[in-house]
Formats: sequence, structure tokens, C-alpha cells
Amino acid sequence: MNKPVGKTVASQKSPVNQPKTARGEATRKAILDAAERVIGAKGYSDASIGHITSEAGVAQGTFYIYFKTKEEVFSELVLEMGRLVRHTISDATQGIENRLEAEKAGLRAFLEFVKAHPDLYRIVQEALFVDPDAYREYYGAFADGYRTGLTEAEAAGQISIGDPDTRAWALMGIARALGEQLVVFNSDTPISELVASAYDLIENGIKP
Amino acid sequence: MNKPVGKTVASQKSPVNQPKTARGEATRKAILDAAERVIGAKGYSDASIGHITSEAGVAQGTFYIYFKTKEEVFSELVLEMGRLVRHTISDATQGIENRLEAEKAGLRAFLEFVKAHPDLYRIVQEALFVDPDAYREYYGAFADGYRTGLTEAEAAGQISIGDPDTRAWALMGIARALGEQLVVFNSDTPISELVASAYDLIENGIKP
DNA sequence: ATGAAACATGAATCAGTATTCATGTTTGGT
DNA sequence: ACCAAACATGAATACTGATTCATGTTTCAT
Repeated sequence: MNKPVGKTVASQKSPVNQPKTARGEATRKAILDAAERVIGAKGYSDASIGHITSEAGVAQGTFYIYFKTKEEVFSELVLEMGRLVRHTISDATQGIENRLEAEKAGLRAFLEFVKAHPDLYRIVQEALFVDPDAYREYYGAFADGYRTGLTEAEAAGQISIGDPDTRAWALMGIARALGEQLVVFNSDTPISELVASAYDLIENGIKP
Repeated sequence: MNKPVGKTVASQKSPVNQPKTARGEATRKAILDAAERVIGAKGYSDASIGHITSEAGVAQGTFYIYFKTKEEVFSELVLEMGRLVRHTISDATQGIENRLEAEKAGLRAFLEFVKAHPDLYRIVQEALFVDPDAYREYYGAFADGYRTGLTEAEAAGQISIGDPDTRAWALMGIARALGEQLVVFNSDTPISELVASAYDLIENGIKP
């Protein structure tokens, strides 16, 4: 009963290091959290294992009880970000019948998440260089979600006809750009305004 | 006569190392080109000065005759990318009266450029971590261009009324996402199709 | 033609840091 | 209470790679 159930995620390279006790669990979590803060703040290469472990309050060697390499924590952070974002968005769009409204709520939730976790945002971006597979998986999954939503909305007659694939990429690009405005450019435009403007564009376009 | 005219670019930290002879000029160029290839292919931290200089066919020490640090070549590559892209787009949109048509032609030119210079694309992305100022400058300038275009188009009645700022970011986001699809995800969708789909969305939106 | 400035070389320096390991300490099931 | 497995430690290892430098070679203005 309650078998550990292998994760269904793809880039599952190393099936090791699962803590067996509560103490271990806690330590691993502490290291992961510290890694998120340190790598998010200093970037992958400037974040040393020493920084991470001291931030976590453990000795350097302890790191390697739970992670095989520095890259491995990083990849796990990317996966975590993926899970978190999907969960957040899915929560925020629960029960919204109209697809367009759901997309709008999803964008708002995404932007709020990004604003609350700027570190995770940067980590995903850096994944393009540290762990490209994780990066592609992250955005691939994201694009799939958009495409599915768009296809269903199209079938339901809630949006006009158009290539769901390019549309998915375009919408994702808009979300990313607005998120980046918040995190990288520290814009203070309220999220609700961003969402409103963006969705006016997405719904009606810019033709006069 | 013909004074060297200080560059008007912002992040002008080090006014050094201008070659004085034709030989120096050529060597510097060789190093810069090699850096583009090597850093673009291996990423910033895996690209060693040794790799770069051997690719350029010069000794390691020669690098430091023309660049103060590894970061400095990198920053210069980002600036170069900015200049090149702006120039390319500006060329491609010369003489197009209708703003919307101009934007469309600009997107096509951008995508073609990106497809032809995947290395430079990656370098700009990596700038967020290696030289954040250069990154912000790059995308800031880009956004300004879009905003200006949109504002003028709005004034000329060629597009509907709407917040030019968010619109600029959104359009830029679309362009980036499609570019990334080409370079990072190796999509083989023809550029003309991408542009057509994207501009159908941008012009008309997705309302039924 | 010539010498001072430019340019080029590549071996040596120097620092950082990921990873390992031999040695304790703690935990939890019995 | 006991002990094997888990967990924790931090010093030592091992390697990489950016930057410097002392020493040549080439260029070009005079």
C-alpha cells in the first residue's frame, strides 16, 4: 500500500538519494530551498555548493548525500517550477467554463506566480544553458497546454479558426514577455492592467 | 577630420584596446568571430579563452591585447547582435508606408535573421546571466522600437486604440517565442507561415 | 632604413570550487 | 537498550581555466 510510484516525468536520470527518515527529508528540503534562493540570486555558476550548504545550515559533504551533482539540484528546481506553475494555473482556472475567460485567469495566475517567485523564473531561463532538455520539456509542456486549450475552444466555437500551434506559441510568448517585464525589468504596472491590455489584444487584435 | 567619434551606446565601460594597425584590426575581428562561434555553441562558461583563441588561430595571451576580460567579448557580442538586428529590420521595412505591413515585414526579417544566426540568439539569452545590463538594454531598445511604431500607427489611425506599452511587450514576446521555436525547438515550419498565422492573430485576435 | 610603438607568444601563476572520503553521530525498528 | 542503517561532518583532493608577464617579432611614420 502506498507504493512510492515512479515519477512520470521524463528526464529521470538518477533514481537515487531518496531520504529514508524524517530528518533526511527535512535536510534535503533545506538544501533544495537554499539552492533555489542562492542559484536564483547569484546564477548557476556563481552559486557554489559551499554557498548553498551554508545557506541551508549543513556541511558541504551533506549536499552529496542527496544530490549527485550540482547540475542535479538545478534540474530538480526546474522540474519543481514546472509542477508548481502548472498546479497554480490549473487551480486558478478550475471551473471556468468559457475557454477565453479561463486563459485570461491563467495568465493572471501565471503573472502572479512569477512575481512571487522571481528566482524560479530566472532558474527556468538559465536552464536553456545548464540543462537544455529540462528547458525544452518545460516549455514544451507549457505549449501543449495552450494548444490543447485552443483546440478545444476552437471546437466549441468559442474562438475563431486558426493554427493552434502558432497561436499557442504566440500566447506563451506574450505570457513570458509580460512575466519578464515584471521580474527582469521591475515594472510596477499592476498585473490586472497587463492582463486586461494583453487580452484586449488577444481577443480583438489591433486592426482599427 | 574623421575623429573616431565615441560610440553613443550606453554600457561603454572600457574605452580601451582599439587596434591601431590593419593587422590588429584583423586579429581583433578574428577573435570576436571565434568568440561568437565558440560561445554560441558551447555557452559562456564552457567556452574557454583557450578554445576561442585556438579557433581564432592566435595565442592565448593575444586575447588580452584586445579584450580586458572574457566578459568583455561577451558584452561586445551582445551589442553587435543588437546593432545587426536593428539594421536588418530597419532595412527590411524601408519604404513600407502601412505600419502594420511594416511590422509584418519586420517580424519576417527578424525570424530570418534568427534562423541564420542561432548562435547570436543564444548569446543574447545568456546575457541575462552574464551581463544583465546588456540584456536589459537590448530588449529595452527593442521594446522602444515597437512602442514608437505602435504609437505612430495609432496616431495615423492604422490600428485601434490600446496601451502601446503592453502591446509592445506582447508583440515582442510573440516575435521571441517564434524565434525560439526556430532556434531552440528546431521547428521546420516555414517562416512565412509563422508570420502569416501570427499576424492573423495580431490583427484580428481570436474572438469568433 | 630604422627605431619606437604595436602586436604576438605561450608558459607560469593563481584562485576558486566541485567532489570525495575517512570519521563520527543520530535514528528507528526490534 | 541496542545496533545496523542513515545521516552528518569538514578537511583533503583534483582539476579547470582566467589572467599575467617576460620575451620576441612586425609594422609604419619619419
